[in-house]
Amino acid sequence: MPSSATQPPTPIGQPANATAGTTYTITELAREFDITPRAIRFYEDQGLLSPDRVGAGGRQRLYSGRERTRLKLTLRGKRLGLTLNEIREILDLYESPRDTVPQLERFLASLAQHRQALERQMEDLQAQLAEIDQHERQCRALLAAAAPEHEGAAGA
Amino acid sequence: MPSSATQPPTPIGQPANATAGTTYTITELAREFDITPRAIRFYEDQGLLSPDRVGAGGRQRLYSGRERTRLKLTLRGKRLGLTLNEIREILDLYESPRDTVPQLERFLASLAQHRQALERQMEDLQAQLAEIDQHERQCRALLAAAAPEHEGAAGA
DNA sequence: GCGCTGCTTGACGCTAACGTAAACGTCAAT
DNA sequence: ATTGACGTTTACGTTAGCGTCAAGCAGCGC
Repeated sequence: MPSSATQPPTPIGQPANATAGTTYTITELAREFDITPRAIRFYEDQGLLSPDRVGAGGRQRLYSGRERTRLKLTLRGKRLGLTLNEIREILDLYESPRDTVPQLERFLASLAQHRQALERQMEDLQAQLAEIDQHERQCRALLAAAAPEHEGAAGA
Repeated sequence: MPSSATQPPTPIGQPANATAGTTYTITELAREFDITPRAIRFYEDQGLLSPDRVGAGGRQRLYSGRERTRLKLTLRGKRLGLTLNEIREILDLYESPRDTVPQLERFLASLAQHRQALERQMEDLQAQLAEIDQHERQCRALLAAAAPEHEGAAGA
């Protein structure tokens, strides 16, 4: 039975039933996202994940689709240069109670904060990309000027 | 004498002459970019900066406009989540010899590498921004539904 | 029962990126 | 000459984010 690399479906020992959606072991998630189980447990220590426990004495971790999503968001945050603390704040924010009006307003304020940070990063990104474009164009021009003898058209 | 916060012009002890362009002391740069002198010296240790030395025994650092630019690029790289090593590689790359054709080609290859990394980051950024938009819209909808009694129009 | 594999919890180690403190030089003003 | 303000080196301390053992439990096939 070939296991799908991107969507491991088998819960753990059961064939394909269970009550809820798909679940994952720690090594499955580790393989899927190309990180170590150690890293995943560390994220749990930092409050980024809270998997269910299963087996004798509830030793073994079992991750739901929701936990998988949190991990995915965590890794995306890391790629954006956020610290684990910042990521935890964002994750907590997204799951904070939003029942009352003041809660909603604070939520909006936090969202605006994050948006601002992201937009600043966007500017940095675009600036960096612009510089690369700049260098690349200049470089191609140099190449074209250095070796035009190989082509069949264009000259001095 | 009010010193300009964004463009400190006075070299150090001279009024406004010197042979080259504007120069900066370490504390001037530190204030301008809101970092500590310690950080700037650390970047130098890591090979990101190489300021001129001036004064008795050449003890004191003096930064040219070019060094200031390198520092600026360094900080931008940091905001993008790059390590100092990665930043140094990029800076070195931008000042590497590009005389021969193979050099130019390797340069182009490196540029393509960096561009790819940046474009991936761009995707992450846009995804994150999209999620914020999503949450914000939903949040505003909730607010509108929770307190329509304050408005003068619209109702069930 | 026995070893294999996979998962678990410590606990210590390690790199990156500075912070912080000590101890000294120096230039200008007093 | 002394006092600051600023700058310097050296060195140890700190935080984040895991890596790397070490030692043990739990099913599973034989």
